[in-house]
Amino acid sequence: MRTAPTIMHLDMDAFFAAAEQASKPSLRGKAVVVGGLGPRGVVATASYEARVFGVHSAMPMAQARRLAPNAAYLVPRFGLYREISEQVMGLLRELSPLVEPLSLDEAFVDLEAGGSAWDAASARLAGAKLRADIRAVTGLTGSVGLAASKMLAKIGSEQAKPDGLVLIEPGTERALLGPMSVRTLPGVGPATGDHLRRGGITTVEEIAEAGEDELVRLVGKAHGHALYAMALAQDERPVVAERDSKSVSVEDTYDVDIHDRVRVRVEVQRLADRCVGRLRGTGRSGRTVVLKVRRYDFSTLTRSETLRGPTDDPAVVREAAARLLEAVDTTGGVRLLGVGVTGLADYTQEDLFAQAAAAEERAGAEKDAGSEPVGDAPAAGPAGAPAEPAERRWPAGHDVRHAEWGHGWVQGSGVGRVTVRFETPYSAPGRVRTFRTDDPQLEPADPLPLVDPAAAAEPGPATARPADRAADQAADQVSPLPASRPKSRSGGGGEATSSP
DNA sequence: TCTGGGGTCCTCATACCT
DNA sequence: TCTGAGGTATGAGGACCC
Repeated sequence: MRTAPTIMHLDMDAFFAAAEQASKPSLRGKAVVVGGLGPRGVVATASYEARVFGVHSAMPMAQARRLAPNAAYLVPRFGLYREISEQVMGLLRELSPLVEPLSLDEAFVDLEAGGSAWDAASARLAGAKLRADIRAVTGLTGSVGLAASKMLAKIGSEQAKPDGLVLIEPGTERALLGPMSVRTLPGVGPATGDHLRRGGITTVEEIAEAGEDELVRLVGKAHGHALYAMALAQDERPVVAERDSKSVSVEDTYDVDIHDRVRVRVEVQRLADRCVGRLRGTGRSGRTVVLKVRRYDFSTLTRSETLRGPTDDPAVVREAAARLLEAVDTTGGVRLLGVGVTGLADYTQEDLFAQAAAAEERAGAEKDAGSEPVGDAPAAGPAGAPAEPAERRWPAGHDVRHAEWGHGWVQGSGVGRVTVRFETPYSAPGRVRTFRTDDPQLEPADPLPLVDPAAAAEPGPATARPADRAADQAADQVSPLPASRPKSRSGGGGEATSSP
């Protein structure tokens, strides 16, 4: 275990919602909920203003709407989030080559390995500067945890939220963890939490007191050992850059359960194609094809088949998925279908024997099955499908450009109308106008950068790096506590050191 | 109230081989 | 030849994470 708090965990605050607020001036300070807007959607992120109403991630969207009927409801724009994420990861890589992204909005950084920190003071300085840089470059806020291990750095950033920094001094870990709920520890979810509670264990301290054997008895071998070590604040996991993914999958939940077996087959073929598209995008191939079916009653089953060798051939994956589907009873209806590939390899070695066998099977299948079209269905949907509804063509929150009114975003659409608010990240809150969904002057547009490039380049030479200005601010902020706290939420803001 | 999408890891059962 | 032990691959399911 290292002795200095030089592992950093960065967590962007309410990332998707904050990005939308930065991009849409009229939503700043308002309740914003990002997630699936269909009848079976769930909340991906809620802004802090929406959380006041009890809205939180993974909540069914219908419930969120009841709790916060006046919030803005938007579909996620992963393209925008990815761009912002890359900017943030770029800033992290300036601190160290050892950056381990966990998702678009979270990462670990080994500051010591990058030479950017070696003790508590330098780590705190690096954290403060990073937070200032993130704000300057993206206009968003992130929370930073600093500790001697990954687990504690993550707990630190959680405590720091929103918009803060917490450094956990080595030596204080066990006293800090002791009274916390077992649910604080990574890997303890509802099920494990329940197991532990039934064993009379609700706090981290009680895990440590129970002993390793008792834990293994309660939650199994691997989990028990890991949990016991974490309760003692022992976590030697290194920060690992560049993890290879181990599987690729796509899945769709349907607004209405599918009962028609033919339609189920068509959907599985489509998912297989999409899956292979993604697989090829990563330049890899896979050996095991997995079919996932969630039935009308939410029971989920998976079926898998391992091929002779890795493939990225859409026909091979389609056929494997179709074979797997034949073994699944879908009477009663399915609400979700998914196709995935695991056992990924970097090479696309198509086993000649397997290929020949597949071709043979294909020939046989075509003779038997007759008319079923295997070719690509038109992207717009199956033949005879109704025209796309307006909500799909003009998704809530997406950017648009109007020939006359300029840049804006879709506030809502339906019954042949689309409502647009005309504003940009750098403008004042804008006006709202409504158009026909087929208005030729209206077209989809790319998101604009959240920080005005013109304004950012303004002072000094064109190459002036926001980081430099941020560094000055950071130096002011480092100690003692910052003079002012942005945002309204109390608790957790600013910078702090845990001291039991 | 009614539960997304994309992943990782672990456990258990079974089959097969030595 | 039969039986059992142990290793490895495979398949299914569940818990967890963001």
